[in-house]
Amino acid sequence: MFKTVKQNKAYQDVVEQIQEAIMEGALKPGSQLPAERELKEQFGISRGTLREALRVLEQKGLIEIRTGVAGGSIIREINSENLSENLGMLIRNRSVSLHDLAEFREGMEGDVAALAAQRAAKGDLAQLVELLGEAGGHLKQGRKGWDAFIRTDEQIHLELARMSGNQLFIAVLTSVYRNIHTYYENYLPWSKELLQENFDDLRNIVAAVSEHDAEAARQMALEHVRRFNGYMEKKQV
Amino acid sequence: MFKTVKQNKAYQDVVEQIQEAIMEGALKPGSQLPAERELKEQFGISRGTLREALRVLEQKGLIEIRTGVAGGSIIREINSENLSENLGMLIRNRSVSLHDLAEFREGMEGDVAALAAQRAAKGDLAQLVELLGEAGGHLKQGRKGWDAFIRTDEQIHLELARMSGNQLFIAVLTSVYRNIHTYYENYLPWSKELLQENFDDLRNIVAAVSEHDAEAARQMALEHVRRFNGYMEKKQV
DNA sequence: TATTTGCGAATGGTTAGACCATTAGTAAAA
DNA sequence: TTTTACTAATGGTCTAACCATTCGCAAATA
Repeated sequence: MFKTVKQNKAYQDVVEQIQEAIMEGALKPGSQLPAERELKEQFGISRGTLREALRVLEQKGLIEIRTGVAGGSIIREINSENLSENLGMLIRNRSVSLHDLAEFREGMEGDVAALAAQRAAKGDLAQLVELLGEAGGHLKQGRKGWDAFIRTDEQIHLELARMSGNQLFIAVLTSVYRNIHTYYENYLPWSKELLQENFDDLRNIVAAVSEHDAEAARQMALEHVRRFNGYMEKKQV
Repeated sequence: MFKTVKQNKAYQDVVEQIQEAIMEGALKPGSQLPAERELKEQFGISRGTLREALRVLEQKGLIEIRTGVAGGSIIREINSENLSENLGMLIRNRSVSLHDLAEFREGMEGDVAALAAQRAAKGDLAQLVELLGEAGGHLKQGRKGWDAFIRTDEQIHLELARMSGNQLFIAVLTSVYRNIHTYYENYLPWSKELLQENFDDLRNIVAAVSEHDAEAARQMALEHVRRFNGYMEKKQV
């Protein structure tokens, strides 16, 4: 009938108060909290307890702590870094398998490509074409350009996400890319043919996006990811 | 030419060491760290600094700290709670809009339904049918059953995610659902007709899944989410 | 005058030692 | 056998001091 009374620790109380102030906009990004020795007075706690609270807020990505005079706790812009870190832990922990990750990407990349095709502006397309050119350049350098090629490949995918205009797709896909490298390095059977095929895929996707053909872009992206994943899973066995 | 030397704080060093031990499996979920007063000796730091490190690990969801004799820091199973919290902050902060969230759901739910249809086992289907029955029951209770209906609706969606067998879909969709309520409450034009329509959708999705018709399930789920979002966005304006 | 050097002060980082609060187990009392 | 009370171990908090880093200003220097 009754719920257990939640016995808040002092530091938790501080965390909640500051977090709430940030969420409600009372504390704006860029602004600064008072110095620890003053804050502890305002909260009526010891410095150690206050610091535990600040550490939690820092880990949450809500504040950044700088040393030195004029240092202190600065309110940060809310971002998706933590999302990446958490996703990374899930992946490293093998709660999320390569297969899971691959399957997830298939759906996401298709959606993203379709949205990008619908919404592409001229500037976006120019950026895509430039990245495509870069990727082609890396490919011509032979083996020593492979790493750079893969990085540019990723940039193209992220640019598509950016073009989708959806912050959630951007955040989640960014997280996926930050964490997929483990698998590239271990499971991808690197070869000139594979990268060339990859490059052709990218060209096709960009072409479909340029023509605002959402369904073609979706299909291209999906097949691209699916084939790529197929190679990795084959090597894994 | 050179990179700035990273001057690790003492507590960061402790965090990294313990986190690494957990990730590598040297510390297993359920096992316990030594007491603070002993740990501080092992690391050669003061108790305050150690506690800052433990607070960070706690916030990361890696350990749980219990008081009392036989208490201490217990290694936790890695889960997606933090993912939810981060997503929640992004949403509350309006970095992620209702529209973003809706668009994201459309793609995800379609994929999930398709996967569930492919992989549904008999036990899964029985569970789905039972949940469907529950939902129908709530609906018959009239207005006072609406809340319960929405909760069951969610359970059905999450059950589909579970059936997909993909941990990533499960984690991300769970996070989405934990945070979408804000919008339901504010933007959904509650009515008997809407909930009935919703219920019919669910029945269709479950039917498609039962027949292992992946594409039908995908289409049903997509349209279901899209219509639902349409209602919310209409009211929002 | 312009530049470099060095110092002072404010801020976070760390330490030490003490005491309070919570809890599991055990011994004593009923 | 059950209840009660105590004990000890553990995390939670406090105080007070000192160390480390950084910015700005003043003095020394070119």
